[in-house]
Amino acid sequence: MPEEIGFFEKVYQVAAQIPYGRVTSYGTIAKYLGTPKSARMVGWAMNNSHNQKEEVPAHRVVNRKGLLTGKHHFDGTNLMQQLLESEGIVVIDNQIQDLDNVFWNPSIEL
DNA sequence: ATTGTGACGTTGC
DNA sequence: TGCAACGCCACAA
Repeated sequence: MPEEIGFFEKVYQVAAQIPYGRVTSYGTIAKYLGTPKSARMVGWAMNNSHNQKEEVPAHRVVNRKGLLTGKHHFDGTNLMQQLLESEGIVVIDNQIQDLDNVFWNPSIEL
């Protein structure tokens, strides 16, 4: 019997494929899944990502502006920023610098 | 079925 | 990418 892959699981699959040192946006993932307007759902999926056994690199997913909007959901306040900086991404004031340089587009690179 | 919601996006100013 | 408002879709109760 085929596993029923829902929207949420699709998000996890894509997020898990984000390369090291790269980031993407919710809307980009949503668009890749075929629902460009359900960007919010992507974020909500991330909220449930902790339900997934496999850890989803949610810290690599940011909003369109490269702002770490979801850092509030992490354990610490600057944990998300630290994780991104650990991957070589420059983050200042919860905002990713050189966003175009580290941005990952699944429609192109995947 | 209806309602609420949300880690967004786009448009307008 | 300053700020305000609307829309939008999928999922949970």
